Amino acid sequence: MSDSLAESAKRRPTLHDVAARAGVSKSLVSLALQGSPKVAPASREAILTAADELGYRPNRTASSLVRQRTHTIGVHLLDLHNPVFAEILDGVQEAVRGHDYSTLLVTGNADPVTERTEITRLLESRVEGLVLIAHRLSDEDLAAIAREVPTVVVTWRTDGIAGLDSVAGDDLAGARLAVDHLVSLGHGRIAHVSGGDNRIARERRAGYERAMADHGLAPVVVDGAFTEQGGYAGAESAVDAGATALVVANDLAAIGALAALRTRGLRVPEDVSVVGYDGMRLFDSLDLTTVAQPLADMGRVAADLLMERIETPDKPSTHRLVETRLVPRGSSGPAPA
Amino acid sequence: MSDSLAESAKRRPTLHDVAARAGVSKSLVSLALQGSPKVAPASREAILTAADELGYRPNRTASSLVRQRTHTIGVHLLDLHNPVFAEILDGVQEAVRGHDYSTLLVTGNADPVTERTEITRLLESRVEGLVLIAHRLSDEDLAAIAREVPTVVVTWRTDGIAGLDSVAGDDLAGARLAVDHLVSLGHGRIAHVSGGDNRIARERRAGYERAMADHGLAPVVVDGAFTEQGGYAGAESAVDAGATALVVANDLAAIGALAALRTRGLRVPEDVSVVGYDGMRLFDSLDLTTVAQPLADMGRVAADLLMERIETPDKPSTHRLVETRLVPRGSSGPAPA
DNA sequence: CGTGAGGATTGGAACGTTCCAATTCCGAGG
DNA sequence: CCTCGGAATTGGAACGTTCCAATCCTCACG
Repeated sequence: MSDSLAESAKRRPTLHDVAARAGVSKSLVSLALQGSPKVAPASREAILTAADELGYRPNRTASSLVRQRTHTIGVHLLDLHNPVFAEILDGVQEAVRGHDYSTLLVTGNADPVTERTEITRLLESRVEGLVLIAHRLSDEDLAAIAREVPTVVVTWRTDGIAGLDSVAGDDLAGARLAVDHLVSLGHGRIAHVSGGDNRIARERRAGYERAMADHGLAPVVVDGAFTEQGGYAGAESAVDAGATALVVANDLAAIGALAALRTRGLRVPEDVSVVGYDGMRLFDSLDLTTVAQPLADMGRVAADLLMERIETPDKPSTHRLVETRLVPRGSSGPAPA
Repeated sequence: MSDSLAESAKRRPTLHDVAARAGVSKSLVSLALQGSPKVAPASREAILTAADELGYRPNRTASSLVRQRTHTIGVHLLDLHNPVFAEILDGVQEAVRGHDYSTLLVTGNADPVTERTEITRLLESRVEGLVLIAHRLSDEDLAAIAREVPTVVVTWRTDGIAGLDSVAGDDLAGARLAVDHLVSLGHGRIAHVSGGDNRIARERRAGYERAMADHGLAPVVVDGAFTEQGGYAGAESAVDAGATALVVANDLAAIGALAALRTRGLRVPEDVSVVGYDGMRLFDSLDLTTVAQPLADMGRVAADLLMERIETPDKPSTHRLVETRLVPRGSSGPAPA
C-alpha cells in the first residue's frame, strides 16, 4: 500500500521522470541537458525547471556505459604515510582538475599481490589512464597494464616498455650533488645512510658511491630506511664510524638523523653536517640542506603526459627527468678541524 | 577490409565473447564468474579458461548500473598541502580497503563554489557514501547532501543535521591543555598564534581565551595562519609583544614559529616555549610539544561510521569526539626568570 | 493551397552487466 | 518406457543513458 509511496520516495528520478514532468521525450531531455543548440528555448526552459524540481541528477555510470568513456583516471600510490608521495599526488590532482577528470585512488598496499588486485580493480572500473606513484610491479605486469591502458610511472625511469611514460628525478646525479657539496665544505669522512633495499635507495646509494670514488674517498654506507627510525639508527652507526657528514637517503630519514645527533649531544653543522633528499615543501623551514626535486611538478607532469597519451595512444614513450638541485641550508657547514 | 580485424583488436571482450568461446550462454558465464555453486564444474572450467584466454575483464560500470551499487565512496579533502589531512586520508583508505570499496578522491578546491561542483560530480558518479575531510559548505548544503547520500564530516563536530555523522577533536579542550601545560611551567605571558578565520582556528582560539581567563591571565592573540609562514609571522609579533610562551594554532605553523625564533636568536625552550597542535606523526622526531589528535584513527573511524550508515541509513547520528592529549617534548620548558 | 526545407522532436537500439522465470537435461523410481 | 524432480542452462528484460534515423511541424514560397 505505502509501497508505491516508499518507492517513489526512494528511487532517484531519471531522464524519464524529467521527460514526463516536462511533457517531452527523454531524448529531448538528454539533448537539453547536454546544452544542445537544437532544443527550442521554450522546451529547454521547461526541461530545466522540471529537472530542478525533481532534484534530478544525471547518472554517470549509465552515461559512461553508453559513451564508453568514464572520464576517470586511476592513481596508485605506494604509501600515503610518506609525504613525498602526498606532494606528488597533490600535483596530479591539480592537473587532473584542469582536465575534467575524476580520480580513483588506491593506496598503501602492504604486499605486491594486493597491489596487483587493486590495480585490477581500477581497470575493471574502466579508468582511462593510470598513474603509478611508486610501485612494486614486475616489468611484465607493467607491460601488460600499459598494453591495456595509458600508464605513466612516477618516481623512477621506466623505459623499454611500449606505450608507457615515466617521470623521475635523477637520483644518481642527485646523490652526487650532495657529495660534491660536502666535499666542497672540506669533508672527507662522508657516510651514506641508505634507504634500504629498493629501487630508489639503490640508485641514490650508487650515486653516492660513484661520487665518492671520483673524489678518491672511501665510501661508508650504513643501513637505514626511508623513515625517521631508519635515519635515527643510521645516523648513530655513522657517527660511531667516525663520519663528520651524512648523506641521508631522504628528508624523512634526515629528520630522524638530526634527532639522533641531538640526543648524542652533537651539534649540527659544527660537529656533523647532514644533507637530506627530496626537498619536501613541508620541511622548508627546518633548515635542512637537501637535494630537492620538484615533487608537485612531477605529479603535474605525470598527469599531463597521461592526458596526452589518452589523446594519442600511439605516441612514442617519453621519459621525463626532472631537475634535481642542491638547496644549501643550515644543516651543512665546514668540516670540523 | 581490415576493419573487422582492427575492431576485434580494439574492442574489449565482453561476456558475450567469453560465452561464445566457451560454448555457453552469457548468463552462465555471469554465474560462473560470480562463483555460483549451481554451475557444473566442467562448464566452470571451460568458462574460466575462455575468459583467461581472451583477457576478459568484467566491466564495473555495467555491473554498477544494473546492480544499483557502485561500491565506491567519495572523499573530499580540503587541501592535500596540509599533511594533517593526508594522515586522515590515510586512515580512511586503510578502513575502506577492508570493506571492499573504492575511493573517488577530490581535493584542494580554492573556492567553495568549485567545492560544490566537485561534490556534485561525486554524487553523479553515484558514490554510496561521502567523507568530507574539512569543507566550506553551508549547513543547508550539508543537509541536502546528507539527505542524498550517507555522509560523515571529519574535523569538526556537526550536529543537528539528520543522517549525518561526524568525527572531530575537542579543540576547545585541546587548547586548554596547552595553556594549562604552560601555566604549570610557570609561564604567564602566553600568546596565541591564531590559525586565521576558519572554524577550527576560531575554536582553538576560544579554548585558549577561556583557559587564560580561568587562570586570571590576559590573553594575547596575534594573527597567524595554518601554514609555516603564518606561524613565522605570528611568532615575530608575539615575541615583540613580550610573550615567553606560544600556543600555536597547529604544528605546521609551530614549525614556522620555531624558525622565526631561531632567526631572532631566541633559544627554545630557554627563552620561549612553543606548543603546537595536531600531533602529526610526521613531526614526531622534531621535539615539538604538541596537542595530539589521533589523525589516522579519525579517518578510520569516519570510514567505519560511513560503512555503518550505508548498512543502516536510518540509524541516529553519531558524533565522535576523539581523545586529545598533550605530548610534552623539548620545545616547552620552565618560564625564564 | 500544395510543396519542400529545415528545425524540433521522438522512438528505439545499444552499452555490458545481473537476475528472474522458463526451459532443457538427466537419471532414478515406478 | 513414462514420469517426476532437481540440477544445469538459457533467453530476455532491466538498469539509465546516448545518439542515430525517422517523423513531425511550421512556415515561406511558388
